[in-house]
Amino acid sequence: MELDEAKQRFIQAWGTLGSNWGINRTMAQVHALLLISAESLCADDIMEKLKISRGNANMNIRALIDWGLVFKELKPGERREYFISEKDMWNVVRQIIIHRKKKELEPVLKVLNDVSDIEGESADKEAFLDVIKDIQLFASKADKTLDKLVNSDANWLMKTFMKMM
Amino acid sequence: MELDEAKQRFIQAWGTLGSNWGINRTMAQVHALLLISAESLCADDIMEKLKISRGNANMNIRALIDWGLVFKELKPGERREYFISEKDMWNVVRQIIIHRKKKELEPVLKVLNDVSDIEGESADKEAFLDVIKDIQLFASKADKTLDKLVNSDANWLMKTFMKMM
DNA sequence: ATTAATTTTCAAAATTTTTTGAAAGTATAA
DNA sequence: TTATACTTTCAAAAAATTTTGAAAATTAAT
Repeated sequence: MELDEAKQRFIQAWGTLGSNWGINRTMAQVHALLLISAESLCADDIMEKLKISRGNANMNIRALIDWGLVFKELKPGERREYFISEKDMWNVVRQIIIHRKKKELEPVLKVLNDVSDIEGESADKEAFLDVIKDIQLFASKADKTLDKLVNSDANWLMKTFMKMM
Repeated sequence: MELDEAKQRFIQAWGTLGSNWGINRTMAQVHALLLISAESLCADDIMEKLKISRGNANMNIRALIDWGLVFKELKPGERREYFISEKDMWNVVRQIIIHRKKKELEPVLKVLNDVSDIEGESADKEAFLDVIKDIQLFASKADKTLDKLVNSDANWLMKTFMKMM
């Protein structure tokens, strides 16, 4: 395979993966493009390489900066902004975990907690609470494990992976 | 909170969680409804409780059966089909992992492998391959860890969680 | 202060995903 | 066989999400 074709394929695959995981396809593609670009790119570069509009490029670049996956690079004497991506894959994974955990896991923990406090006494209530408790057990274990994960270093992660295998 | 309100809140939360994770909101809601129903429900029950159409109910029940999260229950002397959900949360998590891994992780592993085979020699190529290798390392570790996970029992999972914490 | 370069915003358009509901299909009973 | 009860399908409608592009805002240079 040619290098350019390989790059193209990678960008597409990363986009598909992203959209399956609730991350906007274009956002994932911009990320992929920056990951495999030796040089930092400006908005126009990204627009051209991904064939997307200025607004789209701008919005997704900003989202990536929000997620801590992309950084601005100001070139001396240059007016326009250039962008580089976080290259350390462990940091990439970590940032994604932090964001998704906050957006998705934490609200669920809150709901599970809220719905645990029910009035009255009935077999129905007890059965419901049993299910909720069970889910809570999983959810809070996952929550704590992810906390540990994001606060650990790459080495710890790898060791844990190893231990699990 | 009243039991009915709690159930409603739980169903909504489960739906939101699902849709954030690439699982259709209604599918997740049907799942939630069945999880907290003491009795098995028929299509009409589900349509009524979730205020959805017959087609929608049917499709999502079917999908849940596909995912191994819901089972048909045939009542003797009754013509219509009733449905119950997998109640063991560990089995629920396991089935979801199996499905998502197959649908999302495995295709990415294939692409990473495909794009690793590039013609020519250049610094550019080497830089690209470095990034791909790095991602491959993470992806294959995740793949193997998930395999181990789905093939293990609930007890092992809990122990691993414990160890990690 | 004016101009020029660049970034940001956001309403409208395009696209994608989900839902509906009626028709077709299937299975059971009479 | 015919009627009845129920399930499945799928094209069209509705809803949600993403993208566009031009105008507004910002920033820096002259």
